[in-house]
Amino acid sequence: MTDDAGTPGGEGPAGEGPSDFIRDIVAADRARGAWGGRTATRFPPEPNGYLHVGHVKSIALNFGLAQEFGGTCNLRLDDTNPTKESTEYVEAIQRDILWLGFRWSGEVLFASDYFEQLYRWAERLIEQGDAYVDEQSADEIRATRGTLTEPGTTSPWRDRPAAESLDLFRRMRAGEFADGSKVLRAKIDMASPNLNLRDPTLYRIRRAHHHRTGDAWCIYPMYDWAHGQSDAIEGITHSICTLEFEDHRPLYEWFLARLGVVDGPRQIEFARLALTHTITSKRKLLHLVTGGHVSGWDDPRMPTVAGMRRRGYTPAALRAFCARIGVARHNSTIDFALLEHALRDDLNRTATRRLAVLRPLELVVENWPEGHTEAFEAVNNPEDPAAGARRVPFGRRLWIERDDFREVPPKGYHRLSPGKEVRLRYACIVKCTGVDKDPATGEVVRVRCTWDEGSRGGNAPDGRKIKSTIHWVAADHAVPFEARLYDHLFPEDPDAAPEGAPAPGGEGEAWLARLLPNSLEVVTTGWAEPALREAAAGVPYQLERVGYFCLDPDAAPPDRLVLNRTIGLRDTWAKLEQRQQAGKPG
RNA sequence: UGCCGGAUCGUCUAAUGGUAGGACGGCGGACUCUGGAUCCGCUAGUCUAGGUUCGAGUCCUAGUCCGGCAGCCA
Repeated sequence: MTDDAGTPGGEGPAGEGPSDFIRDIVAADRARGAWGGRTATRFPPEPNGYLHVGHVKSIALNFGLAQEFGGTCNLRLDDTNPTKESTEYVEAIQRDILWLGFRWSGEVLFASDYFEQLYRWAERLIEQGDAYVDEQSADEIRATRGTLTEPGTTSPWRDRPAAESLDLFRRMRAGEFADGSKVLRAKIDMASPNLNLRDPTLYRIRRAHHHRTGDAWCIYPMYDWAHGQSDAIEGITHSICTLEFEDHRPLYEWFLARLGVVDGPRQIEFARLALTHTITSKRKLLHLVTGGHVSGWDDPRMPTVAGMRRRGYTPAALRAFCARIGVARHNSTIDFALLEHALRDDLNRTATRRLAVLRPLELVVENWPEGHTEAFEAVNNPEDPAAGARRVPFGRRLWIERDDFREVPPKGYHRLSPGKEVRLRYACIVKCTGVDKDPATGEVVRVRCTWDEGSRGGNAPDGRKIKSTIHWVAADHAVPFEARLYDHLFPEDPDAAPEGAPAPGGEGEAWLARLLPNSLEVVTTGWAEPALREAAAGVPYQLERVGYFCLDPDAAPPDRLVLNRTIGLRDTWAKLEQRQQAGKPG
């Protein structure tokens, strides 16, 4: 199921592939001989949700760097807040990274592995006079932090003797104090223009069961304290994170300096991924899940790795996408079309072709003998001769796509209509001889045609050009299936208030109101060729002229076939027709 | 009125003082047993104003605009 961890998209240091400012930095560091020529990165997710497409960018960067430079990349779960984290997430994260085709160096690591070391270092900070136990409440600490333009004020406990702080800190660990009653703070500068340096909190008391350490601890380190030191413990050279941590870098470096870490890691920030038509906020994604707006973290409409996997996205497409978007230091929003391009590009090369009809219309071949079945050869993938061919049964009664017949064809319509010829893919050329209508509604219920007996296999005996080739399924051999068609969960910019609806004051979860109503359409009328009965999980299919599909886990072959539409084919005609209609006065 | 960071075709991204290039999108065409794929072409950009320089997207100065920061979240 998982494919090779081969080199994704870019070449990096070799030179010919895409590069970016981070690869440049790493290359320069290596050229300088820094860190003894080592390159060590890490991917440090917090296990408080599933990985999404934004993480994929970070994964591709960190693991990619290690691959390209012959370095290492650790997987470290940043599990310092037990109230939000769980083993379910820990496991999902590993599964997703492996599926993407990356392998971490050594064992899976956890920030919680370092709790004891972190604690000892904190005691050292206290002894050095670089940290103190503060007994102010959270509210008081907030109130005395100052504002963006005004300095904060110092805590009354700031200058207590180190021995007293040390004693208190040990008793904090021992569980002598109530949650929230005390914290350990770094003693830096309450007047710093960088708020992160205004005596940041290092430890808080939280009696919460940790998914790994259980009840061993009642104090937990904060991100700033845990992260850099974890990097240092692991010998990370380049600690890559997103732009919002830029202001934390001075703090990151301050801790390292106070602990006397030489040759410590270097923090480098890059712009997180933003995509049109979607959200990449774990908080919001969690809200979609818990609020029942989607079926779960792996809902195929979700931008999560699990969702994309279920939807039929491929690891190769995701990696190619990451190589394409680059890495930079300024915020940007990638057009979703770029992801779709990468997806189609991969799927076109790899997907197994099949014939299936979503919305059937009966087609009767009047000069085909009743009860006679013949099989035509159809190639499995025109992009890949090695994929071979199969035989598809053909009969007098067929299903064709409703869209492929028009009683009154619009301008430029090349498909079937009365008196017109069309090729049935891989089978033969047919000419429409008439239609049967429901006398009550006037609706076309059946299309009649005759086939050109010289066109067996689909080739015109006289070499005449046939404008259109359509797909079909023999009714007597058709396999029913359910198709789930997905569309964007959100409009282009989920955070933009729609025209004429300005958000007054605080708008709470306004983005939720922007959830699109028709992101899921279930079509239960599908008929597929028999070969689809053997559809396998994790294999991409192209239903010719319809789109790319994959088997959904809800399917229970051979009795119940459920196909997810990964993405449609480019549809030039639909675009043309839309434009024609829009152009008409009305 | 604080600090940090950023600004190149519609979007993303190169050009590291020397011809502003690529990708996606859009538009047009060729080809085609998928109106798919493929191929070809077109479209379109250096935030502004000064300065340095033979030469500036790149360096300097001053602006403008955008993003981040006031969790005992990460």
